[in-house]
Amino acid sequence: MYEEEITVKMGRGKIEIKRIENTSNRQVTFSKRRNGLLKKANELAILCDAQVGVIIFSCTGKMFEFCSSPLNLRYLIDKYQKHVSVQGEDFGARHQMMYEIARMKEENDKLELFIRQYLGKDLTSLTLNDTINIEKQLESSIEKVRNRKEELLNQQLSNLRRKEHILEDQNNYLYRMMPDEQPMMTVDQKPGPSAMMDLFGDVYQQDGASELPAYRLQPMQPNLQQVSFLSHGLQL
Amino acid sequence: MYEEEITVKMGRGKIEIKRIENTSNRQVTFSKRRNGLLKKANELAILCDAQVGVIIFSCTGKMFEFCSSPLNLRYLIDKYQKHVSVQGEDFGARHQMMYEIARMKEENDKLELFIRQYLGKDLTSLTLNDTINIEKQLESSIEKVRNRKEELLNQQLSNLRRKEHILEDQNNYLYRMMPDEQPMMTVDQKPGPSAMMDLFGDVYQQDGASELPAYRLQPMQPNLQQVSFLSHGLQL
DNA sequence: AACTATTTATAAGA
DNA sequence: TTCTTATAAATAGTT
Repeated sequence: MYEEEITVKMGRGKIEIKRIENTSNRQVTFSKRRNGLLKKANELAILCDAQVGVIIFSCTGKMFEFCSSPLNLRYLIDKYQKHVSVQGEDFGARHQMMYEIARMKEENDKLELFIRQYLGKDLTSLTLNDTINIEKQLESSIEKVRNRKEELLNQQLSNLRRKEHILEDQNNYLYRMMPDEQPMMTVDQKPGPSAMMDLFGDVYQQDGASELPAYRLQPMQPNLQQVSFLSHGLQL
Repeated sequence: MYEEEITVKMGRGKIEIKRIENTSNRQVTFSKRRNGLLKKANELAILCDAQVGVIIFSCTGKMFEFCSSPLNLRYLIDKYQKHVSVQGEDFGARHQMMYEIARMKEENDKLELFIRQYLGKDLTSLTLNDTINIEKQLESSIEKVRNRKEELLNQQLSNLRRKEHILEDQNNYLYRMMPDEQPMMTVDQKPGPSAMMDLFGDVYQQDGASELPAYRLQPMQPNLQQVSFLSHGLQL
């Protein structure tokens, strides 16, 4: 009996402070020591009249908390953040954010009003001088926009002209190369677009410009079709 | 000797868990137990692979903290707040704010770009169609602004005409009332402005209109001065 | 969850 | 504050 007891109850020795690998063992220890920690925290708070907060997340994601009564942890955290924020960096961040939002809202409203007035809405609150200034600004704007439009149009026009010349040269060359007895090439039999694209190079830069009129093996005829849709629809 | 030791080394018995009244005693205990708590927290974190944070404020206001490495307490608090916020009430508010700020910044940038383009700046990135649309919008805007300007001008013109008529009538009336032998009234002797204001009523609505030309007791002369500064400076 | 040998924490004293 | 040490409390390993 004595021998049994001595043999059975072996030492419950020290443990090294490092992660417990055995999962169930770890969980048991977690439960025990967690309770111990919270109890100690509570005792410290009561005995020494201190404010103590403890947050614990288990490795499985469960949360446990303690906070000395009558505070709640939220309050203690606020106090902590106030304490550690050197330059309003964290606690003040909230205020800063609110300020930032208010500032942007104001800025936004200003911009929107500006736009509305420059679009010709909300004019009733304006004085005569205001309307005159806006008119001047609009005149200047429209001039600049028209200049830019002209620029773009000229660019596209010159692109078209280059394209036209290249096509004409090509047509002439192909026409001359063709034996007289062969029939005309039809649209279905034209070479793939990639081969032709290489000839044009950077001509294909404007969005509408990729829509080429079907080319034909005909020598030297002014391309009336191109000229007409340039002067009408501005579809390029 | 034996007796002394026994007598001297009295029991280091239990203590009740309640506030320690003796101040120095309390401080010593605080120091000891605080270290104990932090040590326990650290052990729990390591042994059980948990995330542990501890915040302690002594009753004198000193702060102590512990957080299991490699986290910092700030992060753990964020995690805590995320965990306890039921309906984004605290942590979510922060995110919402950040989102709001980002959204407004974007909105602001858009508005600013819009304005710049409608003022004729930053046009290089625009396509031909863009410029055409902006031109149309500007034409429409300028028309509206011109209409409004016209409206204001007409309003001020008619106000001036009413004012002119009232002044003429008044002058005529006063002229007729005046005994022939009395000298002309000088500017210094004119009645106070409030009395005159009443006669004009709502004529005094435009900002520049409160600047009346000095009136004189002269019958029926077209007020050339007013007409000239209307057609020139638009100063009303 | 309960037990208990052992380790650890700590109250009181110096 | 720190050290010491008797004692209380926590807990590791076991049932």
